[in-house]
Amino acid sequence: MFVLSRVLFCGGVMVPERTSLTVCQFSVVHRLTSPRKNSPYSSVDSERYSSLVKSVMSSRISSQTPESLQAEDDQVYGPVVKAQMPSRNEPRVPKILYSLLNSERAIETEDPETGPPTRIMLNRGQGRPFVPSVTRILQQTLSPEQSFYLERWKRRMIAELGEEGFKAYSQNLFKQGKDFHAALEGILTSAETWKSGNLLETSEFPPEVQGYVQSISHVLEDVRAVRAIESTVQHSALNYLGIVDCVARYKGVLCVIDWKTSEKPKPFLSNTYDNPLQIAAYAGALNSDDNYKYQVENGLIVVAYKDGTPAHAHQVNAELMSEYWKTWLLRLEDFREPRSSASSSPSPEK
DNA sequence: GGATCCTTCTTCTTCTTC
Repeated sequence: MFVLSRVLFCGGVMVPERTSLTVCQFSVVHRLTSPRKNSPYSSVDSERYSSLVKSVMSSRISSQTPESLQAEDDQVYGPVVKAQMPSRNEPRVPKILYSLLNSERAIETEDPETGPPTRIMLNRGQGRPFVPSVTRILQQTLSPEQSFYLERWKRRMIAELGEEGFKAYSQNLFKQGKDFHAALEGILTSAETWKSGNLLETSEFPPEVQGYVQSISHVLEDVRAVRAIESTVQHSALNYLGIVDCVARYKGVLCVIDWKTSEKPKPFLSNTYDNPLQIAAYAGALNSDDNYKYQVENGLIVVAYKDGTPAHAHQVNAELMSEYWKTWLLRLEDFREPRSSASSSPSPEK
């Protein structure tokens, strides 16, 4: 590559390295795919130039040495500044690797005949010890990068909409999410309305959620055996709680399901930020909670769109779930013992 | 009745060219 750049330069053509690489690759491919007879050298009078070729090829000492090339580089580009390599720390491991699964519970392959979905209301009565929630823990343990981008986004939005405008915008986003969840509760509770054969009649829903319901209709076709809806789960040992959106079978697999609304498309799981951690946290809590007799090791994040565009359904299989569970345990550790690194977050632009 | 809780969302470089 290095030499090629020079050759191109010496030929009087300044070509950026990346471009010259492409040229190089192209020429190699071209040479390999083209018949030899088309070689531009085939018409060269080799007899005439044989002495020149011999003299070049027989030269024992190249005019260019690594040292001369280095000196030339230093003159043209300046001294090499080596980038600071990121420190290769060992990946963090939770201090206590608490299990996601409950060894006393079997993984069900078939569903027992059950009544309506479980729905355990949150009960934070007076005198009960405070138990932090999944949302609170995730919010308070955001990485410096996450905090930075969120804060920057907020500043930009306020600059555009004003304080009051931004407040109204945020409230509207929350309202859409809440309305969508309310509609889903109705759909999932009255199972007959969406079981196979019965198409969802979106016009039955309030206009503001019709698009979202349309968006998830293809996902609902694969949802069966709803076991829990908007139900509180609390981890018996790790002492945190949350409210799980839904537990049901998706394509035959028992899952913790999280329904989301989004303005932006989220075609990849990585677009959902901490959502996978959220469902891992719920799954672990449910698996240890005595109010539930089964356990879940898979998850599903469904991102619905207001304009009715088909929702993205991101499956989190058991293997992925156990990875997210470990990360969740780290966030839980950070929540209980905040680390000083969080204070080193860069400040957003003004 | 009022206060609080959980959840509802929000982030990922940026520009040019075709």
